[in-house]
Amino acid sequence: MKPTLYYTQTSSPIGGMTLVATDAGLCGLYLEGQRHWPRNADTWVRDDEGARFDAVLMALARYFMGKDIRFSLPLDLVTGTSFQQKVWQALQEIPAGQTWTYGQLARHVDAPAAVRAVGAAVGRNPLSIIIPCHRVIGQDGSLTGYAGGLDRKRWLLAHEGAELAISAP
Amino acid sequence: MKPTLYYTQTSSPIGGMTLVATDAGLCGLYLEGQRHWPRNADTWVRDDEGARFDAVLMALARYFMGKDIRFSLPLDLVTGTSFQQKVWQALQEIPAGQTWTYGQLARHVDAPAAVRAVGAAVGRNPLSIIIPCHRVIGQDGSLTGYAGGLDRKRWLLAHEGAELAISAP
DNA sequence: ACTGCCATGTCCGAAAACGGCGAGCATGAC
DNA sequence: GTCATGCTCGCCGTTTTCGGACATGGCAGT
Repeated sequence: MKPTLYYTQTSSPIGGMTLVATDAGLCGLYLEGQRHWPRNADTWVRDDEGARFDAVLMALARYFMGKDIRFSLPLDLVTGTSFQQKVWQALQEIPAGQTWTYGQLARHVDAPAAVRAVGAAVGRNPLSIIIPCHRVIGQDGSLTGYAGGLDRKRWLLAHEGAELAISAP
Repeated sequence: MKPTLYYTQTSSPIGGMTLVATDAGLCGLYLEGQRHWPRNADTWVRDDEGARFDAVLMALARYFMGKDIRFSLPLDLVTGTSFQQKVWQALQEIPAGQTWTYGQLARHVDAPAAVRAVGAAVGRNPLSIIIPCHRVIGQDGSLTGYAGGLDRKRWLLAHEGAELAISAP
């Protein structure tokens, strides 16, 4: 049997979010109303009381206060193909305040031609904010897309102090 | 993670067979050369030494000696859709020495029209002999099919003393 | 500049194919 | 008549296949 998944909910400047974790670490952070919500969410077990999510909630609070923009938490990626995992790993190398293009990211995972595939993989990132998929933008500087909506992507980048060539669509 | 699957091999009057089990019970018995062999057989762990398969091997020996035609073993069906599981459950209600038709079986699982689907499910039975899928024959008495080959089906039915309207094709 | 085309991994839904059947019907030998 | 045989067709859960759609970017042609 698969490991049990626990979840809790919290709010933030960019709306409600749901946190999901195994006994080994965090495995999901989904924004309210975002795309690609997992199908098996109905099998998650609510856990608001335990200390399971304390560190994550603390880190998020600091992040939104602008005090600590870097995350250092035990993660447990339980989903994703090997390709997706590779992309998600690479995402975590992007420093706060910076942005990469989808092309850069593709080259970084040794699949320079698989730009679109990379885009799709980025979109399936299960750990919004913590795995900073919002730091990937188009070659021409446009934000192109975000599972949680472009407004949130813009908010997050601005919050991290990134300079955006194009700030409004 | 899924439970580990252990296996061992043995021989019998109808040829070699492979036994598969979890820690909870037997989950597979495949005849040499039969159809629908599982794809993930390469992940099984060989276990010839432990006592894991003792009861099964004993029961099979008695079965082939004609001493005890009924099985009472801990099973652990780890595969199959709900429909297939229902069919496999129903199969175990057929007494030795008797036969049902596919139509009877279909009615017994409350799907009187799903005769072909029942046939397909019977064919996917992971526990040959122990779940007596060989006791299901066509409406007209013909043997129709068997994953292990019709010869074996005929042999098993004869061994159990079933009267066959049509004994040879 | 603007347009169109193509590459790439994955997911998702739709559609089709595929069976360990069985009933109904036509046919033909007695 | 009666019965065996052989076709056709509908049945339905599962598996397989297929076609798009994607959070893009480089290159070729106009």
